[in-house]
Amino acid sequence: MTAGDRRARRRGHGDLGPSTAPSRHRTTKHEELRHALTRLLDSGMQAHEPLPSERELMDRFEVSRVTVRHALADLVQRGRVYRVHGAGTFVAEPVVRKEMTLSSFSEDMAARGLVASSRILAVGREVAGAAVGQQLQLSPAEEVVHLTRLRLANSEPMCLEDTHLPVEIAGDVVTKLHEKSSLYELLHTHAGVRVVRAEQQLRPTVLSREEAALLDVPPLSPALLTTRVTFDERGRRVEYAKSLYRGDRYSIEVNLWRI
Amino acid sequence: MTAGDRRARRRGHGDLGPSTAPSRHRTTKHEELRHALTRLLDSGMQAHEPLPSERELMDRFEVSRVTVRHALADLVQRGRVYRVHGAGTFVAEPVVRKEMTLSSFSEDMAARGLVASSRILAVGREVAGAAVGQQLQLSPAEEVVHLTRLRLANSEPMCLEDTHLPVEIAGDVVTKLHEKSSLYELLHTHAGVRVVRAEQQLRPTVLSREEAALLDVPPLSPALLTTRVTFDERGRRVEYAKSLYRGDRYSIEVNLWRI
DNA sequence: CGATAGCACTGGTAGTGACCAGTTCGCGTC
DNA sequence: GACGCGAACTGGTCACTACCAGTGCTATCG
Repeated sequence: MTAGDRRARRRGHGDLGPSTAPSRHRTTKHEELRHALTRLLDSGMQAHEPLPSERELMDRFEVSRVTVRHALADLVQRGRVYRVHGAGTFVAEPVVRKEMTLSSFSEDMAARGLVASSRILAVGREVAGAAVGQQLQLSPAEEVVHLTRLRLANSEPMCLEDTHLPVEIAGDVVTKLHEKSSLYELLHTHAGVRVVRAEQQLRPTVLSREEAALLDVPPLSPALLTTRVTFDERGRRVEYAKSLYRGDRYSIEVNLWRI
Repeated sequence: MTAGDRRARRRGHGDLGPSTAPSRHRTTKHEELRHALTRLLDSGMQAHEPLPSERELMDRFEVSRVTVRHALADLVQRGRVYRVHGAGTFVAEPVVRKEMTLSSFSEDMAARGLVASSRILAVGREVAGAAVGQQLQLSPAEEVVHLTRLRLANSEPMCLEDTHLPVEIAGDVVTKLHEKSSLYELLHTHAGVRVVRAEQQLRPTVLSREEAALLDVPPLSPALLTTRVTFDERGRRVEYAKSLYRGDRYSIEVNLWRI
C-alpha cells in the first residue's frame, strides 16, 4: 500500500472542509505570523533596520514567544533577517540566495518577477530503461511516468523539461496536471508526497535543432542543462528531471561563503 | 546611532582576536545532546533506521522535550536525520555534501581529485573602465590589476580566467604570483586580505575561436561562464573575475533543500 | 571629563503541560 | 481474506513561566 492510497482513502471519508478539490492544509500561527512579517519586510523596510522585539511581537500578534521565535527562525533560514544576541533582530541585506534552495519552476520564476506557465508536450507511462532506472533506483523493467513540458515565463519559452516519476509514487497524479499547476504542489496535495531535497547537476550545452525550435532560439544556442534527482521526506526518489534552460534568458545567481 | 553603525561595531569587535580565547563558550544542553546523538549516528546506524522517539530521548537524557526538539532540529538542518510526522525520526542517507562554497580553483580541483596549475597569459596594470569600475565600485579612471590565466587540471586546460583587482588592495601581490600559487592564499599571506564571500552568476555560453584554441576544444563548444565579485571580511570588493569553464569537463553539483 | 558600574533592554535556553495531526498496526467485522 | 475502525504510538503546535547572556545607554564616581 502506498502513501497515496492511504491519503486518498482518509480524505474520502474524513474531510469536513469545503467539499471540493485541493484540501488546503490548515495554516499554523507561526506561518501566519511569518507571512505577516514578510509583508512588513517587503513594505519598504531598509537593510539593518531593527524589527520589533520578540516580546513586542507577542503582544502585537497575541501569540506566545515560542510562536514568535519559530516564525523568526524560519525567516533567518530564508535569509530575510538576522539576529544579534542582546541587540535585536534586523532586516538582512537583500540576497539572491534563491538558487540555493529547492524550488519549483513556478516559484523560481515568481522570485524573478515572472509569471510561469507550461505547455505539456507529452505525458504517459513507459518502461524506465537503464538510465532512468538507475537514477530512480528502480528495475529497468519497471514502469515510470514520463512527462515533457515546455515551461514559459511571461508566455515566452524558457525551459524544456523532461521528467520521470515512479508510477508507484506519482500514480495518476500526473493526469491531473494542467497548464498552470505546479508538479510539486500536485504531488503534495494529491499524493501526500512532499519534496524536500534534490541532488542537482549543472552543465552547459548547446541546443539541437528540435530543442532550439521549441525554445524559439537559433540552433546551437547555448543552454544550461540541469539534471536532478529529487527526494521526499523519507528519502524516496520521487523525480528524475532533465531541464534545458535558454542561455540568453536564464542565469543563476548565488552567494558563496567561505567555510 | 544607526543599525549600520551597530553592525559595523559588532563585526569589528567579533572578528578581532583571530585565535584568542578558545573554549570560553559555555556548552548548552541541546548542543551536548546533539553531540551525543551524532556519536550514536556515527556508531554504525543504518540509513532509514529510526532514532528513539522524542519522549524516549527526554527520559534517557533527562532533558525536556523542547531541548530534544532543538537538538533534533539542528541535526535535520545538517542533513543527518529526517523526520516524518506521526512516524518518527530516521537516519538520513549519507549525502556527499558538496554544497557550493566559495573556493579557489585549486581547492575546487583538489575536491575533485585533480591537481591544479596555471599558465599566466597576461598580467599588468590598467585603467578600470566602466564595466570593471562598476563591479568593483571604483572610479572608471582608477587603476586595477588585470590578470589572465589559463587554469589546468592534471595539466589539461580546464578554465580561462580573467581577473581584475583594485591596485589599492592587490598592490604588488600579483607580481609574486607564479604557476602553482593560489591567488586567495597570496592575498591572505601577503596583503592580509581574507576573502569571505562572493556574489556569483552562472550562465551557459559558447566559446569563440580564440577561447576554444586556448582551452583545446573545437570552436563553438559549450562552456560555463561564471562572473563573480568577491568580498573580504570588511565588505570591500577585492576581485571581479570572469571564468570560462569547458563544458565537457566541468559540471557543478549541488544539494538543494526545501525551506 | 573620561572611565565604568548598573540597569533596562535584547535574544537564548530550558522546563511543564496540553492538545493537535499524521502513521502504524492489530482487532473485529463483513 | 479484505476491509474498516480505532487505539497507541509518532512528531507538530502553542501556551505559560523562569532565568541566563549579550548589548547599549546612562548616571555616577574618581
